[in-house]
Amino acid sequence: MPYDPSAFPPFAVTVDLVVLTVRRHALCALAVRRGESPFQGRWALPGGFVRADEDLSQAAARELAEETGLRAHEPSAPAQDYGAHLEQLATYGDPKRDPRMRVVSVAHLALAPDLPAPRAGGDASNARWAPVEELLQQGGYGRDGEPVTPLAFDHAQILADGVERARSKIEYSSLATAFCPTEFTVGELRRVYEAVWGVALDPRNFHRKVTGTPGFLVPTGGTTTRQGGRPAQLFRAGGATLLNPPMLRPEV
Amino acid sequence: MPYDPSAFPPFAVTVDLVVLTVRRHALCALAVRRGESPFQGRWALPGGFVRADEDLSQAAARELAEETGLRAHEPSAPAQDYGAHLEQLATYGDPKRDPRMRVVSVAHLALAPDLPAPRAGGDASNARWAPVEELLQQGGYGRDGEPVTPLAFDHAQILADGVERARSKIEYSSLATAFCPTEFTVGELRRVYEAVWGVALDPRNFHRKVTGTPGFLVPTGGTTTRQGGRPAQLFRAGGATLLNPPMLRPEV
DNA sequence: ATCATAGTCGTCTTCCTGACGATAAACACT
DNA sequence: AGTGTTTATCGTCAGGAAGACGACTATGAT
Repeated sequence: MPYDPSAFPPFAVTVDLVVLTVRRHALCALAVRRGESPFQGRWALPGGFVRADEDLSQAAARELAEETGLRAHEPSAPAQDYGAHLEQLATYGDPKRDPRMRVVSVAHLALAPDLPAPRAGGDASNARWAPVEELLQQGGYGRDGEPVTPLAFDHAQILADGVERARSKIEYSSLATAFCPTEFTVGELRRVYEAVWGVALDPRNFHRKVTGTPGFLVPTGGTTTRQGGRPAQLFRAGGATLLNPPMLRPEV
Repeated sequence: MPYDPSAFPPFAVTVDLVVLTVRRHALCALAVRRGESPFQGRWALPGGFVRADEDLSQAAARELAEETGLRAHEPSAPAQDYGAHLEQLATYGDPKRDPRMRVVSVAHLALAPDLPAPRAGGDASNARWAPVEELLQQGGYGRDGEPVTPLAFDHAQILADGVERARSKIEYSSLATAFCPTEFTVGELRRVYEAVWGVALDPRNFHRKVTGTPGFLVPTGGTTTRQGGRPAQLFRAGGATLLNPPMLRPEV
C-alpha cells in the first residue's frame, strides 16, 4: 500500500524545556517572555519546533544551547563534558493546548549548575530564572511585587511534572550533582537537596550517607572555604549513577 | 502574527502500546503481525495514528480497547473500574524510524491481568502474547521452533523501555496489583513480582512485607485454594499507590 | 580572644531486611 | 486412615541503614 498522506492528520511537533537550577537556596526554572500571540507578554517555558531532519533529543539540545549556551549532556554521553543533564520528560498533546493548531510538545528536563544571567536571543529582559513556587503559584504577587501571571499554554503542568521528576530522581540517582559545578563540597550538595526538596537535612547524617556510598563522590584533594567556616573537602561526581540504597526524602 | 503553516514541518503522530501481562510465570507482551509494508509479516507493537480531535491518552485507550477489549484505567481514574493500568511511557521521533515519512510515536505502557486470547481486528492469528525475552532476543528460535525475527521499526527499544519501566515501578508503587485479577492472594502477587523481575523471592519475607505495608492490601474475607496447598486469604488492592519503604529488587 | 559558621566524626536507638525454622491446612496418593 | 506434597503463615535472629543528636575542628569576623 503506497504512502497516503490523507490517512493521518498533520501535527506540529515542538520541544519544550524545563531547565532547572539552584540559585540562592531556591529551585529555579528558566522562563522566557512570549513576544507573539497567543499569550503575548506572558512567561512560558523555552521551546520551539522540531526540524524536519532532527531527532527529538537533538532538537531539545539545540533549544537548550540557544537559550542558555549550555551543551547538553545526555545520560549516554561520555560524561564530564561541561554542560547540563538533559532527558526526555513527557509529551503533551491535548487538542486544545494551542489555540492556533494541533501541536504535540515533547517536553524535556534539563538540570544545570548555577549560571550567569540567561539570554534569550540576546535579549536579557525576555528571559529569567524564577523560583518554581513563584511560577506555579496561582495569582498573588511575586517577590519583586509584580503580579503573578500563570505560565502560557499548559506550561504550568509541564513545569510541575518536571519538578516532580527532578525531586524523585535525585532520590535514587546521583543526578543532584548536575546542579553543582565540577568541584563541590558535601555542604553544597546538601544545599541542592534541600533546595530541590524544600526541606532541611541533618548535615551529619547527610555527610555520612554521601561519603559512605561507593562511587558517588570522588575526592579531588583540594579544599575550599567559599561557604565560610571550616575548610571543606572538594569532590567530583563519581561514576555511580544509581544510588543504592537511595537517599531518603523526609516525610512532609 | 498570523498562523503560518510553512513555519514548521508536518509530522504524523502515532501511539504505540507496550501491553504487558503475566502468563504462566512469564512476563508477556502483546504483539501484532503487520499486514502492510514496511516490515510486512513481522511482529510489532500495537498502535495507530492519533486522530485530529483526540488527546494522546485517549488515543492510547482507544487502541488498547481495539486490540484487547480492555478499558483503560488511568492513574487519575475513579479506580476499581475493571481494566488495565495505562500510562505514558516515552516518545520516539528519530527521523529515520519509519522509512515512509516522519512519524513521532508516543509510546504508552499498559499493565493487564491475564486475559483470554487476544484479538486484533477479530483475527486471532495476527495477535499473540509473547514472552518479552523472546521478543527482545536477537536471532535464534522461539519456544515454538519458529525462527525469531526482530520486532518492526524501533519497537524492540520501546518494548525494552516499557519492561524496564514496569520492573522499576513495581518497586515503589502498588502497580503489581494491575497484573492480578480483582481478588488475589499474596502468593499470586508474589509470582507477579517473580515473573516481572525474573527472580525468586522468599515467600515468608514477601508475605511479611506486603501484609505489613498499610493500605497496600485489603483482605476481602474470602479464601481460595486455586493455587493448591493450604487455603490462602484473598485480598484486593488497597488505596495506597506509593510503597514506602519500597519493595527491594534483589541484586542480580 | 571570642564568637559565629561550617565541616567532620561518633554514639545510640529504632526500623527493615534477609535467612531460615516451624506450624497449618489443603489435596493426592496408597 | 496415613503419608507425602504443596502452599500459606507465623516467628526468631543477626546485620545494616537511618534519624536524633553530642562533640570536636578549623576557618573568618568582631
